[in-house]
Amino acid sequence: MAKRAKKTANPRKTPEQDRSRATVEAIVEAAAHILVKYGYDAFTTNRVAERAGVSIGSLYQYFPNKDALLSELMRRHVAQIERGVEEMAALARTAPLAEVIRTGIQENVRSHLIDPELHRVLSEEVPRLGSLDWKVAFVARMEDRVRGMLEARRSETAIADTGLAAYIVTRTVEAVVHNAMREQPKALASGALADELTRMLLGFLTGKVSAAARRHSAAAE
Amino acid sequence: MAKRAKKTANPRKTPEQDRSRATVEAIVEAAAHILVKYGYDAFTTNRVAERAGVSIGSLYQYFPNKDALLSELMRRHVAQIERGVEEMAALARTAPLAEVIRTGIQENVRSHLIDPELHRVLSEEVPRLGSLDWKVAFVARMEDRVRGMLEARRSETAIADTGLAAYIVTRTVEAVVHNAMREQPKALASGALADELTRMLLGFLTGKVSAAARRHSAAAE
DNA sequence: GTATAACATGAGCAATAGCTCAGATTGACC
DNA sequence: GGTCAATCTGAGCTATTGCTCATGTTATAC
Repeated sequence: MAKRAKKTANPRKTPEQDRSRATVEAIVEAAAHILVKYGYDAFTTNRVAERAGVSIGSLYQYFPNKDALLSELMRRHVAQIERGVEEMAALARTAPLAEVIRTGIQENVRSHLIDPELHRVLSEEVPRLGSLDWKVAFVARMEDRVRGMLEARRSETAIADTGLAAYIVTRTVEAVVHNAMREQPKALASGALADELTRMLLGFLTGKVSAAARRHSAAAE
Repeated sequence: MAKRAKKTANPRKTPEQDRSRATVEAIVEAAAHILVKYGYDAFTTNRVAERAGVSIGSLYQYFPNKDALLSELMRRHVAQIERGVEEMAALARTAPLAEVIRTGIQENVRSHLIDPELHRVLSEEVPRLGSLDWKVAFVARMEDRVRGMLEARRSETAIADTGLAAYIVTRTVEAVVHNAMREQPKALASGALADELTRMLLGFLTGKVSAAARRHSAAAE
């Protein structure tokens, strides 16, 4: 490994002609391809450039260092995820709590399905860039939203510490769904996992047990 | 980075004299120290040897490669964790469900307190060794125990799919506690987080809302 | 005291990775 | 068709790291 350049590098040239824009696209696509198919160990700038059909020099004309390329990948991935979140936020104001929870979980599932393997590599294999990696920041924003919702719905819920409850709910959804992608693909696909999760969280937040969430399981006794 | 040796390496010499046993200890301690204090990037065999006050050649006399040294660190850490789990398993057969859940959570907290920083580095920074890393294996064993308990307590619970419920419960506890170590140290230390988690899981498993878990919160309305 | 095995040493090899730079090529505009 | 900037090229520099091996030192057995 050569010396790692300073973390916050000066931005490089911005592409102006179509030719160079195509180069940048090729590099980003190649980067994703290498990460997904061969993992972070194989993710070297030389290899990315080769796969992109571009010289290593070109890569460094648009990305000041390796981390900048990774950041761009993350930025694009997060942008795709965020798109769907806004719609959900609107729903959250009117719909019944059970539905809000259900939708939140489905939204989380959807975000894992955009590019599952890239998502996994970015959050598990890639070393943390700085102290705030992209996922931490994203989950923190979700936590804020959830807390706001809980506060707006105080009458429906049985929660004293909304901050703590929001924390537990967001980490739970994220962790269970994220791991289930690999470990419980069937329960995820069938909706059984989302059903159970919804039931758990609804009970937690309302202090009541509801049958509303049982959209799926025909099992029960 | 030099070529990475084959993954499963032939075992090296086992120390026979006190002198060499001390060498091995010094190496392992130095390894943990470097990992905890400077992170995985600084974890090079040369640096570990230097910190241990031992030549690089000695290190390779007892550890066939870098991964073997990491494995030994993990092995020791897991051994410390496992010790407390057995006691809990005994309790799980007789105690009320609420208490079993509470104890399980506390046990998980304890496992994160043995060497918090080492725990974090081993599970977040260190690249996965093989497809089964130590923590996945550990959590999988916990999942088995929980499922067994749920099946033995069918009368107390309202769970159709014990496998799915055990899955959700174990990932939830592990993820929430693990993240809370950094993100919610106060709520963890006060017990408030454990209270809320217990309430959530108990409600989930029994289908009833219990006040039993409210050992801590004097807040509630 | 000597032979043998256990143990320790550290210079340096081989591989590899991030990144630079001097120069070639291409395109836009007149 | 000439000019200048944008773009592209890739050999190779610099640095680092995992690990070996020839050689030296210490303990044990007799």
